Amino acid sequence: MADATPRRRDRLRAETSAEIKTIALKLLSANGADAISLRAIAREMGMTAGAIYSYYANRDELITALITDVYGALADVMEAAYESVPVSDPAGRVLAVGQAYRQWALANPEEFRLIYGDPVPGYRPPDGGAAKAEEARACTVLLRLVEAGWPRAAAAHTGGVQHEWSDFGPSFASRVNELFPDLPPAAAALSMRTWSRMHGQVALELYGHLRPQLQEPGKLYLSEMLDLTRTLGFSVRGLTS
Amino acid sequence: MADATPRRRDRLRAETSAEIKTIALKLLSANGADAISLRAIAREMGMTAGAIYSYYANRDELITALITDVYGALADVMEAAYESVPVSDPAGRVLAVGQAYRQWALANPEEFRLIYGDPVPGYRPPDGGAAKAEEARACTVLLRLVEAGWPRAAAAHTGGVQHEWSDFGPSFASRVNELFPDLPPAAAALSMRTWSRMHGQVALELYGHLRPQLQEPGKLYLSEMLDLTRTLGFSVRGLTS
DNA sequence: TGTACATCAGTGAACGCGCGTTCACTGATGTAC
DNA sequence: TGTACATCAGTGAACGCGCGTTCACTGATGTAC
Repeated sequence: MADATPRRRDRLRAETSAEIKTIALKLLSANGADAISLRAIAREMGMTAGAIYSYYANRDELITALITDVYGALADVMEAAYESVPVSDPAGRVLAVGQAYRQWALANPEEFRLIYGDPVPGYRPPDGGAAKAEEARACTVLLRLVEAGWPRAAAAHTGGVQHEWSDFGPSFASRVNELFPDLPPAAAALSMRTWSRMHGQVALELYGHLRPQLQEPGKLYLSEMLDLTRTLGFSVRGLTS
Repeated sequence: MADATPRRRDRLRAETSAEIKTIALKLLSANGADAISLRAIAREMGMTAGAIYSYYANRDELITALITDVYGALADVMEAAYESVPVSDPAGRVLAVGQAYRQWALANPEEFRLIYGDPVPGYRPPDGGAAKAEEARACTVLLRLVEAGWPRAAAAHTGGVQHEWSDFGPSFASRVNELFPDLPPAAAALSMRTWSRMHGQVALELYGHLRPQLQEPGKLYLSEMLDLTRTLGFSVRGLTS
């Protein structure tokens, strides 16, 4: 165990590094993205602002870590929702993923804003984003939803617009081809439209554009998701309550 | 003309007041909402920051004026798009309004963010919002789109969810009843879903979540709008190019 | 038309604020013999 | 087990920044007689 002891300091280091992120997320939830300042985090931790530079080179690096974590949390939630419904009920999977997207956003509004709203003032994201990998996981869930109903969905919805692989970014196109060799470009497009339909209503609700006029956004969202399910080629049996 | 001369100072005053807003919007477009600071505006105008207090009581009052203007500009664009297509082509009207929404957002990204993105840091909107009236105009355009195809749209899309007038805010419900006495609550709900479908994809595109993966967001948007047109009860003839 | 007064847009200096970042330092923790 | 040295997390003071807002003032524009 000659190397067990030297790791104590490393462990403390990792814990503090994690605590910085935790506190940053707490400040984010409580007071919005502007509240994520090195000074505020240090204050909350009973430290000096300068001490944080032992863990993150600067503010942007910390924010990058936060964004990556948040993308990961959302992807986890979507994957879990997908898995929670049996293969035999593909329409139920669509509804489950849709509800998961909204529920996560409502439960974590500031996290949602962090990744889908205005960028943090002054923040410059790095070139090689680890967040991209997390985003890809969420994207894959959507592609699975489309895949399950594909031959049927295609028939009803190709009206007019022809999608080609060249409409997509090369790396995205090749990933789809690898994971879903049978899906044509139109299916990839449909997966993005699926995302945008979930996103549109959630974004409007979260930013307060539905509320005064609409008392029950959840009801509206459900009817949108039911319609989406039809678009994806499934006949909806009934409500999941 | 005893009262013509005294108005000169009033006119200059109104002009300066308007120039402040113009410069603020220019700074907004150029550098984002954070760039809207009284000091920056004054700098740009060759004035002192304190001078602005002759025109606006404080920063929040100026921002409120900007937001109202921006809502108004978007409503203008949507109304114009609606009017530009003859009554005989209701599906074309849907597409025109949809395209107008996206084109305006792409041409004025910071304005879009101002009203649909994160609130300006520290800004507290006033209680009686003049912006509400502008927002209502945009909303009315959407209701007109729904109205045109209503009896047909209703048949295909009531699957499961029952909408009641009590699901809506009282002032919204009564306004809809007044302007569109024949429309049921389900139609009001559909108008909001129409908005959210336009909004979802535009928001994702504008915040950079489609771009690397998708080369041609306009194509995806068009296919979404064509599908939306079907949802609204119209059979799509062909592409408007 | 000319003079005395009132209005009020704009000045410039000052206030206190919180921020990111740097840097010489202290002192506890861990290492080598 | 005990001592001498190295590491390195955290301190605290300082830097320069831009911000919103206040305030006593100046000086041009407009008004009343």
